[in-house]
Amino acid sequence: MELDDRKLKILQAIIRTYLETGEPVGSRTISKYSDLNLSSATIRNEMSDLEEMGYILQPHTSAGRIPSDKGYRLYVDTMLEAKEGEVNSLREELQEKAEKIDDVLQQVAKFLATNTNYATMVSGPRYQTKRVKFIQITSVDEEHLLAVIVLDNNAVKNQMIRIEEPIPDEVMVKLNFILNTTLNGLDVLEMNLAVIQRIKEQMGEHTQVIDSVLEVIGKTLVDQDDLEVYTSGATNILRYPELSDKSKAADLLNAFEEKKVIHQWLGLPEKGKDNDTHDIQVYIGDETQVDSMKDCSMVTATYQIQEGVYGRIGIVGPKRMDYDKVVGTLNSLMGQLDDIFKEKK
Amino acid sequence: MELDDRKLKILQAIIRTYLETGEPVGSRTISKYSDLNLSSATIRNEMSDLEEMGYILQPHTSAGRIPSDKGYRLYVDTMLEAKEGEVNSLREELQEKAEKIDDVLQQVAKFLATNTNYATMVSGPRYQTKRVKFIQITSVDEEHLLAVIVLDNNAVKNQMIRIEEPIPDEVMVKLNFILNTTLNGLDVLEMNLAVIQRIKEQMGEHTQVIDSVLEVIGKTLVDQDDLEVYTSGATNILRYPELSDKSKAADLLNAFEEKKVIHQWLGLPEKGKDNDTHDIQVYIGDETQVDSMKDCSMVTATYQIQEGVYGRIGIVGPKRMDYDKVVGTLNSLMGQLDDIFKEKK
DNA sequence: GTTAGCACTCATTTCACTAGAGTGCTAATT
DNA sequence: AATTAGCACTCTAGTGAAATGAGTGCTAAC
Repeated sequence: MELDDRKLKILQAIIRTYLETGEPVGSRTISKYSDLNLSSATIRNEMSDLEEMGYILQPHTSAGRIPSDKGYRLYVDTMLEAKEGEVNSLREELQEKAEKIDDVLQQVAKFLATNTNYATMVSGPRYQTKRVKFIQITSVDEEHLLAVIVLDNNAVKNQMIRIEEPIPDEVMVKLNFILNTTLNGLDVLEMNLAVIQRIKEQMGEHTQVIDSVLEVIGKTLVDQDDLEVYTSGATNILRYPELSDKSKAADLLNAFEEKKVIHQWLGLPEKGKDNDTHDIQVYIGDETQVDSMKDCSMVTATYQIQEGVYGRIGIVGPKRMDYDKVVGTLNSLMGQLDDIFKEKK
Repeated sequence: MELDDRKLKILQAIIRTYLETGEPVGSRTISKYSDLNLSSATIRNEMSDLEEMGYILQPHTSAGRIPSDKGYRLYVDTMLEAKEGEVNSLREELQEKAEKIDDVLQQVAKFLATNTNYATMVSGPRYQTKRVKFIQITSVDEEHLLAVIVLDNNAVKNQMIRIEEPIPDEVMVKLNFILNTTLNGLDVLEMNLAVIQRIKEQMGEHTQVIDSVLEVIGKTLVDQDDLEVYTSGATNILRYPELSDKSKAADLLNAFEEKKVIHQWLGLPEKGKDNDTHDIQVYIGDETQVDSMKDCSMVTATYQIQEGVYGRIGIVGPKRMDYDKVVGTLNSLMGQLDDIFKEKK
């Protein structure tokens, strides 16, 4: 059987109505509230066909129809067009508070959550390169050194180091010099035993401090992977009866508390994507590959902070989420984000 | 009417039974499952008295009794004794990961949530003194300076400063010297115009950089107030039918997403408290002063990281929360925390 | 090809009814 | 005087039958 134009229109109407009401849609409703001018009987016939083709389902014999995953998929694939607008308000808000990327991302999560009424998560940027750009060790007081490490993405990490006895100034100067000349531009993998040995040889004494410092550096670089996640509006899940069933909702909400889980959900951005497309993906039901989301849909997008530095945004809602609006909002937002990050750079 | 020993025992029995079951408790239940050896009729009479005195309520005419806020209050006040134990497992876990106070607090929240099955929140430490201990400005590359500020509680803040043109090394040295000698030991209030003027005079040129630097310092010191909050187990709220009513639960859960709200809930620790008592407080229903918590109870405690640096822990659950266990766990935990922070120091 | 009409299905609502838990009161018992 | 047994009464939760109504599928007419 072929999916002709009329069937497509009916399917659209069914899905749109269902998105609004969340109730199974009957033939009469479509007959009345669409501009197709067909009787309910005709609609019924077509619906019957659509069901046979797998685009819609009947929850039970004498109920209306609801879209199947396949139906949603078709809807998303064919009927989506990016829309601009509505996001401008965010822009100004963002720029005021946009001092730290952390804040921006948290704001983005919140903005999306309040605007879409779905649950939102944003994964912090993953820096694909993590090389040391600058190291400075300073003595703060008799017992503490402060190690400040700037990475080549301008992220700054710092860590206190406790020492047994004060280190003379001239040793500090020497230490800093050696560290910077030796480690500059290296990533964690390149800091092997040979490099460490070379540093120790140059320092002569005070090798104990070197050990501490290197340990801190190592931790700092690896720690980078311990990515942040920003979420907002998790409780929006409770808005949708089909998800707010106790055990399901608890599962989902729990997962929202676990950064690891969210990272797993969001996955990694695909590299090598075109810069302009924000790689917006829609996962419906089982497509999410996450069991507790089998009654949900998730829309994800990839944002880019600078060349090679990506993060992801995810919006989770019921299957009947307003894909059109979500994708539109995301698309528009991504444009704004690009601008903001460009300016910051 | 007087609350004699028998009435007290019956009240205890009612509350304990209600804590277990969450259902109204009838006279027969108490008669059977308490060692008072009284018939249900006698219990009924006593219950009637207890109700008159305001310690228990009847949800409707022919239902059993449930404790009133006043009843809970009495229970909490009279029947509570600190218990040790059960918390030892946390200790080891904590010490492994206890590199940063952030992590410790997040762990604490999680530990409490999983162990009590209630929602938990921990407010980050409030440093009552925020004086500059050490400042260092370094040039990272042609366009960026890095300001690192160490406060007298050893918290480290850093901020990139964008500059138009490179600053010569000797100027940097001078700048650092001036900043450290002038600002050391000052708090944000003491950095008034006179101080700023003095710095500028000493620097002579490059006053523009000074402005940026001071702005950063100001922000950093004030920013301190923007306290962190760690939460865990918010979804435990859904476990308790009396709270999991849609709109109530949504209210509560939403609040858990807002750091500000949580701070308000937790309030500030009372200063000048004895070090040993952890100032454990129990708020029942309206006592929380928070509307969305009127069906909840909250137990709070104050922890101390070092002299003058306090934070708070709160546990939110249904009114029929197991006060005994919660307070016991908290008490024990606080002891452990004290030890850990002492060691770190 | 489209539509009207009708019998049929099934979830949901409504209502009356019952069982059971619990109370309050009174009178009997200790 | 305190305790208990007994009983009438109240109220909720649960059950099942009947009514409701949205919706379908099929057939025959247009």
